[in-house]
Amino acid sequence: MKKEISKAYNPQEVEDRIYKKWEESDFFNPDSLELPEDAEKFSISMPPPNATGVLHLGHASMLAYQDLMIRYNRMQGKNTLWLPGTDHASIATQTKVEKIIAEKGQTKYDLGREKFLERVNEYVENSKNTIRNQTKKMGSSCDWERERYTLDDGLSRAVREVFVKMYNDELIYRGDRIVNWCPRCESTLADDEVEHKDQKANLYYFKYDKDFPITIATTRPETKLGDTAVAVNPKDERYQKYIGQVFEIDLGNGAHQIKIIADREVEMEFGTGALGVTPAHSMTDWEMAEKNDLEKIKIIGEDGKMNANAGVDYEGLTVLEAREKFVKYLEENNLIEKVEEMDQSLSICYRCDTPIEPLPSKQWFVAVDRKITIEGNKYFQNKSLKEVALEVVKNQEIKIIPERFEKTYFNWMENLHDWCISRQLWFGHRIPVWYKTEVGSEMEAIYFNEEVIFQKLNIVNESEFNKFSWKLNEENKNVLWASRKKGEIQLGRQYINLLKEKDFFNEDWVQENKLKRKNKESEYFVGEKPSEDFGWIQDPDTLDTWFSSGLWTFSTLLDQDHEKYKTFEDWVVNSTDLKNFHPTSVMETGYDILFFWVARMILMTTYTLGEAPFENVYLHGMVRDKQGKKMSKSLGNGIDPIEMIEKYGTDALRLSMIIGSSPGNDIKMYEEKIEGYRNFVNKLWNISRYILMSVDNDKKTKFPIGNLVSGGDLTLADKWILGKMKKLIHDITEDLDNYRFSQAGEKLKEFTWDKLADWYLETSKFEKDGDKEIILLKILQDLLKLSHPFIPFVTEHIWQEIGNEKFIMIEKWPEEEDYRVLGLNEAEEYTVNKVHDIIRKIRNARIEYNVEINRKIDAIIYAGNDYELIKNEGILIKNLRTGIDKLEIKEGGEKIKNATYLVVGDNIEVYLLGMVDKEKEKKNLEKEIENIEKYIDQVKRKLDNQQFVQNAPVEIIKKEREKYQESMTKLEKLKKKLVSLDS
RNA sequence: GGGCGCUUAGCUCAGUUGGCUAGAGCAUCUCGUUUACACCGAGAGGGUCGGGGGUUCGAAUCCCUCAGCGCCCACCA
Repeated sequence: MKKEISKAYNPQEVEDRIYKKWEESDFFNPDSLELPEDAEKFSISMPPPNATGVLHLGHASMLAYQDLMIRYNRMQGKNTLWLPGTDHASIATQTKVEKIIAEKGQTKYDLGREKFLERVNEYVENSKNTIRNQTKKMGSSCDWERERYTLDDGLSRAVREVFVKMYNDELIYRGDRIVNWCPRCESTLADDEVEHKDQKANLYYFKYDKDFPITIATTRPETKLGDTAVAVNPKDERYQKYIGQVFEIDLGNGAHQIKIIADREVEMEFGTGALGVTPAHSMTDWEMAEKNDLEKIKIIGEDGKMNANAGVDYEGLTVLEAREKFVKYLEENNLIEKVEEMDQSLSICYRCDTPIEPLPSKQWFVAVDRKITIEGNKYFQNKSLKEVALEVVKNQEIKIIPERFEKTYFNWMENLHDWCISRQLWFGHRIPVWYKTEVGSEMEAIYFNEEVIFQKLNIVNESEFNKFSWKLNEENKNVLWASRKKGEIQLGRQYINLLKEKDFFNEDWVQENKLKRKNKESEYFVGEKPSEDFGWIQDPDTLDTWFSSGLWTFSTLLDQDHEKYKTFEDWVVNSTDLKNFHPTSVMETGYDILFFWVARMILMTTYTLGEAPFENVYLHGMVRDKQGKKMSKSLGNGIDPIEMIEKYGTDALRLSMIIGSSPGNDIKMYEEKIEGYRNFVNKLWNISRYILMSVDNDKKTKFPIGNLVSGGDLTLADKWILGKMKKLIHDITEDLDNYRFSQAGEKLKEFTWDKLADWYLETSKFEKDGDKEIILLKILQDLLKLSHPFIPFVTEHIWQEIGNEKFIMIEKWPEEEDYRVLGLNEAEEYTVNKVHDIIRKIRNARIEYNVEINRKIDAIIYAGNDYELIKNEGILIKNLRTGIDKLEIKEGGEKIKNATYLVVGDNIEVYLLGMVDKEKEKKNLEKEIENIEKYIDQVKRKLDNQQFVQNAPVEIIKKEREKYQESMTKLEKLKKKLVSLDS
């Protein structure tokens, strides 16, 4: 029975249906695989795409790589888990939603924190859906039952637990330091979230006032309103005499003290060699101020506008307005010496490109240099986070592929400063810190006598007070707090303001009745919400998104039913997935987030669990367009993966990302490439189609290849393809084990197209002896298995067409062992190569002589000392598109006139009868002679070189000698023929 | 200012530890619908492996240097 199958493979009809079947089988979930207890583990945490919008080609390439690894290892019989998920990506997502509501003219403040977060969550749900569907489109065999999201309940608890743990270990602290501030996001940024953009800027040379002796140079004149020093190089003779002096200046905003300090960082060649020090608004200056104990005047506020410290003339102006105004002031007072244009790298926010304003602020930091000892943690024995993170890569506990990125990693890690983790964003993990009092801030507490308050509010007891406050709180989310203790009531500043608005209080009353008690400098509580109802307000800030993604490899594997575990330790110890799958086997991600993410996971995981988050890091490159430009919406050069899938199929898209790319190097993507792999997929489809159409259905069952051995009569071609298959299995396995995905893919393609289709299938059309059908089926099935991790859909589809009941997805990886005794021996190998050479030479000659394939010719071959080997292979030579009618193979004989003469190797002479063109033949012979003479000359020079003969390994010398002999014999033959042509 | 990478056929790229006359795909050209496939088959042309120097019997491969391109890091105000 033969089967009808469509001529061209149509992925659109197949892919979604197959994915659904896979999902229904539940085999993406390792628990369904029914593996032996001792099965080796293989796990990958999918880098969670940001919960903003859609997947792009970069995601597609990451999914292709990871699914390749996952499917390969699953077929190897490993306990294989690929855990998918999404990242809330606080700053990116919040920015996105802010933009959306801005279209309706709204800001987040219009909505309020709660409403705004509802809006964000709605958006995120949507994106998560899109991402999930697109990930499925790529054929990803990840376990959707274990899908996670960084804001899941369990993952959020992990975040709080780790925060508290780090706080208790004094690795997290609150510091008042200069930070990168994005005025648009109204939030801090970590150092590596700041990007730099080259631009032209004006460098202004001026003096603070007429009496000031030193001219300074700056690109940001407006910040000079907050200067407290001028720094010069200690070696600079021009300014030696001033060092240590203090000058009084007035910039029109009140008197300043300016101290002249010396610092080696100052370059004498730049500007005037004198630097105006603005401690509060420049990273460098901050450090100088710290060293020299200078006053730090904050003149720019969090809104990016000048504040009161800048003086009444400037207060409320934007930075740029202030600059203009201040420059005008300088001009009017004749203080400007000159203005130069210069190149400057401007710091901008990596999410919204807004220029960064460095300013001092009270924030939470992770101490990366503090050495600690943790009991039961093999890494942390008087070591810092940084030291451990360096160590695990240095001692190869974590391997980075390609290796050169280790250097980049070390360089970055060595220069890492304390990591600012608090963000003034609404969306994200709220910092698990509760404050009581905070002098001078919105949270400042004011103490009253309980009775006085009760009376004023017309309340009789505590319960009523609670109710009152609760109601007020309901109406005004997150702004109020009050606390009651031993007859005293503390009210937050905002609480009081509200009461004033409602006409319960006025300021005079507050002043009269407040208890004279000092607030503690800053009292706070770190951990889960304190049990007392009043008096504690949670830090309004959220955590850097990388804090939670730093926990990703393990927070996702923790038992999500976390409430049953009282302590974190309990939770960790009793989570089975964590035990089974962590450390993960490979972290596959783009090199662009090596620092953002990979480094952070290493920091956080070694600390929290005392183990590495992963064993290997595989870094892929960025996907670029044909010109090598980054794909982006604004350039309009982006390729939509979904569109490509619809046009060419997922398998083709996957191959186009994997073949031709190497780790750490960018990959150029364009449609023609995908088209090429679509053709390949179709080729495989047609190979299968041919085999299935020519083989009886009942033979399509499983069979042991051992039958072939006992059956015995394999032809040369059979042994040849079986031997190639054996090598293919070996090579692909080795390549995949060593992350050489591109190479493996290329070999697969080469075998399929060049070996199987072009030679063996063609042979099978006329050579019917041997167990052709069984061989074809065996080869096909193993080829499908080897190809499955690369092109899962088409292989699964064909697999089902063959009539296999199990999914190919969970089939066992092919065994080299199956082909153990089936290859060619040396003589046979030699023979096949010779036969192929003869065939190629004849094909070549036919085309050269313009003899179309339909015109049959006759041929006589003098095989010389290869006669015994090739005498029976005439059938191949005749039928493999050589267009030969009668063929004779002899050991040797008379020269034949009126025939086209070819020499194959050094010994085989071929006469083609019925196609003669003396001129052409002469030309060809001459050209061939010229080539071979050149070659002989090269080889001879090598062999004449005494140094070579003395030093080179024997095999190499032997090879060279053989080459020489062969070429000489061949040359002789060709020359003889040429002479006879002339005669 | 540091660090890294790239430069091989017209284009996109392979080329493991130095050792077959440096490979593949696309494009170009020639020929071709003999029981899968025109998303195809058979062939051809095309490269001083960025330049220079060195190590070596031998270099696309290792070292130095120069040039071009790209990326990352850095507080040049």
